[in-house]
Amino acid sequence: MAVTDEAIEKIKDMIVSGALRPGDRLPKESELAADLGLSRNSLREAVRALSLIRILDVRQGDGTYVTSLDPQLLLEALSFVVDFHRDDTVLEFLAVRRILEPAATAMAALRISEQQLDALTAQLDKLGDDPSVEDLVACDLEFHRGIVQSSGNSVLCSLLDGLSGPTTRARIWRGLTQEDAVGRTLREHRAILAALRDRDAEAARSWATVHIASVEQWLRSTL
Amino acid sequence: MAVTDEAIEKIKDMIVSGALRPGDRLPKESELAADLGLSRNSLREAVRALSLIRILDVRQGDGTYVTSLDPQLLLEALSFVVDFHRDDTVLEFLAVRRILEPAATAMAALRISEQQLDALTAQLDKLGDDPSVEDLVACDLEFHRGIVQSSGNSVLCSLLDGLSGPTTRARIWRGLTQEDAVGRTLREHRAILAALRDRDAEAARSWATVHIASVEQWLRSTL
DNA sequence: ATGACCTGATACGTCGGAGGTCTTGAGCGA
DNA sequence: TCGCTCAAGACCTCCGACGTATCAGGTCAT
Repeated sequence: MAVTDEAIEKIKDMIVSGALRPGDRLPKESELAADLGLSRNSLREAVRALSLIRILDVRQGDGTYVTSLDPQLLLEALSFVVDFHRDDTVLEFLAVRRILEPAATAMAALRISEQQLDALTAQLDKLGDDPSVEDLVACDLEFHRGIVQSSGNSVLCSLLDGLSGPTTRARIWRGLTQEDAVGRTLREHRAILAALRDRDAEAARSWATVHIASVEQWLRSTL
Repeated sequence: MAVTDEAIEKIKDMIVSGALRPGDRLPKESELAADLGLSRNSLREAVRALSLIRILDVRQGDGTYVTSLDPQLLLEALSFVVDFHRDDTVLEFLAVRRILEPAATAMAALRISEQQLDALTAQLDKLGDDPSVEDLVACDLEFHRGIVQSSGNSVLCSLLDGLSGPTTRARIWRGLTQEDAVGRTLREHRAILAALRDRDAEAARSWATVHIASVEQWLRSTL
């Protein structure tokens, strides 16, 4: 195994074992390199790799720190990975979302706050009659994220965020706007919201399922 | 933005845009560094980072290649990330698994092959009366993976694989063996298998839910 | 006394070059 | 034809130097 890979493992072990805790500062590059028995260059490769997936936070002129290691932060790297997938696997991602999102929406029905409901309503109202693709993507993202956040499970939230991140959604919406599906999709958003307001978990789950299934169906017919 | 980060973005763009396809070979380090306008050292940091998350495959003496970009491969990096999470977030991961796994098991009920069923049965039979923790973990992993693979969705499979990877499972089993939960858990495995053999998707879903809920319940009581 | 500003120490960022090691494939001999 | 040798090519590791950003402490004007 290459020295850099060893370094990655050792740093990982230091964190997993608790020797390094979230927020802790690592020894400076030259010292850490000496401790781990490799050159500064090779160590930097290890640090850079861990920083890409948000394990470490490198601040020039200051030092290198362990991040908070929050699920939200770490799963952020997921969207980076998802961006690499080609269209032919979008359906598989959507199928997973179809499993997770209804469950999350049902959970949210029991926990979502009144003010969050009002915020979602206001957000839907804000969208004009002829919104741009960018607006639709942003609105869609915000809407679902707002609901999933109210599920109370940050792992679930981050996962859904990563699975159907901006890129994937943009691809889908770009196609949707070419059809007449925009209106229906927005109406489904309102139906989900109404179910949440009624605290009707099963209705919320079903609407969420319908919502994603309709996108899935459309997508399947065009690929 | 640092030159290394720029390089990461540029390489990512080359792949996403299709200029580099899965399996393609990158220009050699010195050339690519010259093309992107940075030093070889800095480029290596970018390549190393992308190789940690399985976007690139670096082979010493040969060259650097774009991986297959299979969901399975890319989501493998997920387990690396999950390893960093502390015990207090295990419950959230388990909650997500509780959503995904029953759905996957239900899907598998409709698609799993006879020989796969036989293989799972044989595997359960192989486990003796007093298995070690390592055997239990390996068996548990194999059992659930075998089922989820039969769901036919590789993203779902990889995701579950990553979410409840070896580390998480080991932590749980190490605790479980201290109680009398081993026998019950193995019986639940057999019940899931029986439902699959009956092609009874709903029964399979329910048994899977019960199975994970019982682990969840136990875990909640001990944390 | 308080605030802004300057400055030195510190730590990460980038670079170029020098050897080392591994893989591959062409070339050679049995 | 098969197996071996070996040289070219590509990645691996390291070193030393310099650039750049941050922070802490001191200085000076208010």
